[in-house]
Amino acid sequence: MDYLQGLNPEQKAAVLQTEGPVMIIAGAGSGKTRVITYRVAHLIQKGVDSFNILVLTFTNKAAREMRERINHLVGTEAKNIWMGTFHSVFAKLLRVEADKIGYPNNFTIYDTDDTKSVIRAILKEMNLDDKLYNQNFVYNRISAAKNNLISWQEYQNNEQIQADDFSSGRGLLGNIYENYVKRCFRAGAMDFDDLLFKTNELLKNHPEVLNKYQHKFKYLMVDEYQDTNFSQYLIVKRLAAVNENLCVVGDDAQSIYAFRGANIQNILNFEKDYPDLKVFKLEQNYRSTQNIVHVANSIIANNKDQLKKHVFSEKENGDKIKVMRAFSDNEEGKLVAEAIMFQRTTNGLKWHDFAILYRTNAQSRSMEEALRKAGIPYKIYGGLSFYQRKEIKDLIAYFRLTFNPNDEEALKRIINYPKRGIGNTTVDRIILAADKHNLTPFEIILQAPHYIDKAPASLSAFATMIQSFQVITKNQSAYESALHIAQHSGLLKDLYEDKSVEGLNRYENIQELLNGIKEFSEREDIEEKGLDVFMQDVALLTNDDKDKDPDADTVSLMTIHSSKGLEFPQVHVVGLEENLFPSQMSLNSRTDLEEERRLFYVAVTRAEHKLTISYATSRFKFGTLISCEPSRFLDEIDAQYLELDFTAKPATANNLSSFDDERNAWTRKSDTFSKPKIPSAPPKTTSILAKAHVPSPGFKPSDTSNLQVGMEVEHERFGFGKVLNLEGNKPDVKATIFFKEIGQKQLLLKFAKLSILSGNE
DNA sequence: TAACTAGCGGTTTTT
DNA sequence: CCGCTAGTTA
Repeated sequence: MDYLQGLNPEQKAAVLQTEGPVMIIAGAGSGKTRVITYRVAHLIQKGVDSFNILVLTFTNKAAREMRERINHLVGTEAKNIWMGTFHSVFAKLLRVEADKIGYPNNFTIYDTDDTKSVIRAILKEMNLDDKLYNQNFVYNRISAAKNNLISWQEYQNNEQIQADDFSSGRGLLGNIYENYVKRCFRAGAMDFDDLLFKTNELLKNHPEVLNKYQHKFKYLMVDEYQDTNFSQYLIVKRLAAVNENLCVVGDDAQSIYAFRGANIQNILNFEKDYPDLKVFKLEQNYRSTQNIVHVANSIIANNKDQLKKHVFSEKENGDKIKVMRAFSDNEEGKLVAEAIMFQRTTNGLKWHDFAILYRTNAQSRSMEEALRKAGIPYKIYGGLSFYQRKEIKDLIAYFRLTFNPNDEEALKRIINYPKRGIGNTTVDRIILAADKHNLTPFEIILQAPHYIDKAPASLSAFATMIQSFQVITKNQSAYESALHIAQHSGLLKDLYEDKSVEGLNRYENIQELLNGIKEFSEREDIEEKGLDVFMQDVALLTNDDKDKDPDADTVSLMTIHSSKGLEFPQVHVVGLEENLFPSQMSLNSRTDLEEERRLFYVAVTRAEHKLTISYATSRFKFGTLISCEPSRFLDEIDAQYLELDFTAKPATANNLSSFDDERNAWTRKSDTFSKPKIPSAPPKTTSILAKAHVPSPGFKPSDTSNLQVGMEVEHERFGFGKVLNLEGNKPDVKATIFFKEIGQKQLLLKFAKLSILSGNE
């Protein structure tokens, strides 16, 4: 029982209360993960079979980390725990039970792109105005319906919903919903929301299945309960109904996913569902300095909807929270980069002690640029994940189609990639015939000459190819199958022939995917290692599941949403401006605004020792400069904890980085501040000038194998420049070089003729 | 059918 | 500003 030693009394009580309904309200930095992992360890220690434990998390990363920590505590005892995201756990369950709800066990999981593509196709077929029936609007509407467990039939029969839709001129939404559901069903596909919706359907309509899992999952724990939606809530409630050994953990102050259907009421009303529950409040923050906690508290105090709690810290007061003002987004980046440089050298920190958090992904650009110019290594989290890259999705679409030929989105994606002479008209005819004969598109293709006029011969060749893949995957390992498909589909060749930097990158990404599959083939801890097994979870994998080098010493850049659960010694929260943070979309309702405020709370509470907040008074948006007001959130912070730093000077002419923006700023929007005098800009040099560069006498390309960031180089055409960044492996190292005459360029070292002029200082 | 271009809309967050 | 789509042309 020595593992209980390190817990405070409240944490310990929460760990020991293993029976009955339990709610743990865990303030930011209060050791929540610790309590969950110890609680699971404690259950196992008490003799509970890990086979009977279910732990639901919100991200794959959280699940993985938790599993590691539990393994650390109790070793292999924990191996049978079902632990993962709602989506992955119930996808796994549905794979077993799918036939009961009429789905094939090898159903495809449609990601958001697939989903939207289906919607686009339906809108087009129904000939609807795509302004009125905006793709995203329709998607959100359907998603919201599913998350509230409203089927398309109920949607169409609900008077309130119908009245709403009609009054907004969108009376056909119910029909779109119906078509969408039927189309997915025909394709043997479920979208993200279906994984939960269908689980509910299964548990509701099949008592024997419900009973089976109720008795399997004797102990349930749900992390980040404040972020669950109605659909998730009901699954948990159903599963826990027999034993009621349900422990939910969360923090209402950190609920930031209402926009995708999360219902904060689930945690606020938990008491009503389980009147005899035990509540534990973890209020001591072990992460942050007192100043940071004070600031966080003063922010959240502005919200009306919240559970009462008093988060406090017993650490040192720490620095006040610095607020920096910049004149443009680019300058904000520069200030942040300088601050990081300064802090690192002054306090002997590592790059990975710093994080830059922003509201929207678009803000990363100005930060990146500034860091690159300053020579600061960084890593962006989120954004496009590995599995969302075009080339990866292309290859995976081949896999998908192989295992589920009815997968229409996969089919459409690759039927003419690489080019094989099956154009859009042919595809449209196939879909039309499929609708008409009530068959799947692939079934039409198999009998193409029978169903459509002028069916190109390439159609049957395509079908034969997919069928040959089906044979291969039955008999060969995941890796051999994947390689075979990559080669024989022509995809590998197509990418190989593209010699551009991007093309090379794509080729490498495919190699990387194949390597990943190879590793999977060679794993010893699982029995089923076919490509089909590998494929099952791919749609659910995201960004952080493919982190190549998690230990690299780099500054972290990410959205505030993806920073949840993380902590850093020093944190910069940037872009504190009206219409950006809080987002413009949130200004219409109190609840939306409160969610933004909770988001700010999350951002602030990521910091351990030092927190810096910044805003810009002008910023680029869609290519044009707009002026910005400081965020209302800044006014809400108790000023005694703040230290204002408005020393930043507008950029001057010799500061190339923000020069152009500043110039535009003064000519377009001139009222906001006193204008500094800026000499007129020199004409911007272009690549035409670059060709005019005459190499120095005796110019000779150097061996670049030891090229380092920071070195000065000469290129025979681009002139003199400085190396800003190096990425990629051995023969394909890509260098980012800032050339004095033409600006930044990316070059492949094995092709570029560079002469090294100076080393690193 | 493929390749090119003009024009448009998007930036809130993720499983 | 960028990337995507639809529409045009070869």
